[in-house]
Amino acid sequence: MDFKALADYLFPDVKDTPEDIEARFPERQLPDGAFVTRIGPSPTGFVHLGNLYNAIIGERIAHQSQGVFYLRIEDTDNKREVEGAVETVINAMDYFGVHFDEGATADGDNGSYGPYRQRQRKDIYHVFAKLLTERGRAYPCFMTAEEIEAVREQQTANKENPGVYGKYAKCRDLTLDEVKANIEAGKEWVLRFRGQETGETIAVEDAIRGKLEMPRNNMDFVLLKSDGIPTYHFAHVIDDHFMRSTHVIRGEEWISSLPMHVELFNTLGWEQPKYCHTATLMKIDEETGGKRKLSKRKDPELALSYYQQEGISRDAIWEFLLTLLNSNYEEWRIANPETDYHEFPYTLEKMSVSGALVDLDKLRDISKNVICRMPAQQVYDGWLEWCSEYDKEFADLINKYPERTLAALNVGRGGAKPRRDIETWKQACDFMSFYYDEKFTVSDPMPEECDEATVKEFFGKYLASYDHSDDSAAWFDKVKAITEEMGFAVKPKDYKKNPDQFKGSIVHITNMLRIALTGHANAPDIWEVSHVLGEEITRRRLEAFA
RNA sequence: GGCCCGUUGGUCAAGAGGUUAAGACAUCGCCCUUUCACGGCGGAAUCAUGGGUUCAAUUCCCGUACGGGUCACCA
Repeated sequence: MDFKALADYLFPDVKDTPEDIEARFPERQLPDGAFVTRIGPSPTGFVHLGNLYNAIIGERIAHQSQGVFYLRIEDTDNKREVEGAVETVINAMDYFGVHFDEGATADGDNGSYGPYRQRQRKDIYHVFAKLLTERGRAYPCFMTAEEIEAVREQQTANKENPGVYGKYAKCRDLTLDEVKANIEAGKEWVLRFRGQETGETIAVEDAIRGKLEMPRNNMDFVLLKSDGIPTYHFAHVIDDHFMRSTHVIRGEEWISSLPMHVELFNTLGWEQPKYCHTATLMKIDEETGGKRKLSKRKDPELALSYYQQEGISRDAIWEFLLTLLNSNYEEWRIANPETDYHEFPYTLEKMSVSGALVDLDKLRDISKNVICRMPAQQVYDGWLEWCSEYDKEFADLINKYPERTLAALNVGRGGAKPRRDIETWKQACDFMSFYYDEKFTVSDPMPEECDEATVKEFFGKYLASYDHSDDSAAWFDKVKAITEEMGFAVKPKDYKKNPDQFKGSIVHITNMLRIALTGHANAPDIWEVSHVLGEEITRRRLEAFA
């Protein structure tokens, strides 16, 4: 077989030589030890947590080492492509604060190692498809899906490994004339790699998992699909070589195709990047109680858009992912409460290899801590930004009462022990609703110690003595006086000791006030709230009970 | 089924051949407190399993179980 003639026949349009391509994408000039990483999402319109998880790793190790982090769109599957999906990816990454140094942008490319969309790199792939064909390491295959299926059935029946390899690769040894005849007859073909059955094993040093050992590839896997577009395997090897990636960060589902990638790097004579295979994100299945992979269909929390809709701030999701990624992150955060998380020294060695469970409770807790550390203005901005997108009605309220909102956000903020009332932007709309008459409702019942007559009596007395200009201490003295007058215990302990001697305690009195004023049993300090609301609203709300 | 990866409390997890097996979330109790929070203190709770190696194994080795991945012209 004249492989050169075959290659020329199959790839008549290829003009560039491998050397031309090498020259086009020179080694990057970067400081020693700089990492070049990337994410390579496929544009399906669905961006999931795992994409962010891997993106954060790549972003961190690249930027910590003065390296490069880029975005490559892996659009080799035209069947799955969704309109506008590239923008979806870019927007989601941007929302969560992941910034690329180069790569695909909404309307083109940024950087000199492109194109960054695989479909646009066809000519590059074909140079190496031709090269492999010339060397006899790749050949055209005309097997139909039905033929391959039949082979698989036979193999399964014989308890052999399924696949196209060895004697099952029936197009391996076609003559040039046979190939020509098939193509002229209009038969579709793919380009397959010619695998070798050697019985050897390969070993790869994974930067996260350590040594991975597995059998050497013996499969005649597909390099180019019938439309001339490469499969992931071929594209990965070419792209990460020419985009000069130093580290390939991807999910552990790729471990089993490692032998193919190693084989390609070796036959092309290229140095392998370091592989970093990350653990799959898991969750507890509510029905079975078992641990399982997050699923696109059943688990809304897999989609990044879920976190956007829930109003999880970008800092919270970062801190959450960072705690999953590097177990020492939490300790670092406790030791450095004010430091930006970008300062955290991230390491691949600290990565967990087993599948982490996505714990939404933990996320909420982290989110609370993140928000309670922010100055009021930052909370205001973040919340308003979210509302503008997801709760327009609330955004209008914030814009209508900017000063009151800011004052409200300041209640209990700052100091060594700030309040942690706000979990997410969405939850903030709930929690803060009582500051706006438009949203105010009384949802919690009055304490059971206070019957209707008591409630009426209390609010009557309270309003009679109410002076909005009282300071906090003067205000509370009046509350105490009324409490005593009504036969309630001023000290909760007294009531606890002798419940028979009192109608209740000051706890119940202040609860009444809080509920009348805010509608909830759980709300910040009464005096502060009433001063944010102002005298008119305060009186009006209390009068409703007098 | 073949190949591969994994398994420390409910969850995230640190950890080393000999430890009272860290810490965080959740949970429970107590304390502080005018309320709501915050905070403080404390409790309960973990090395999947069998066999080796060893004076000693949760830690090293082998098997088993369980979970996960993969075996496409999908990535």
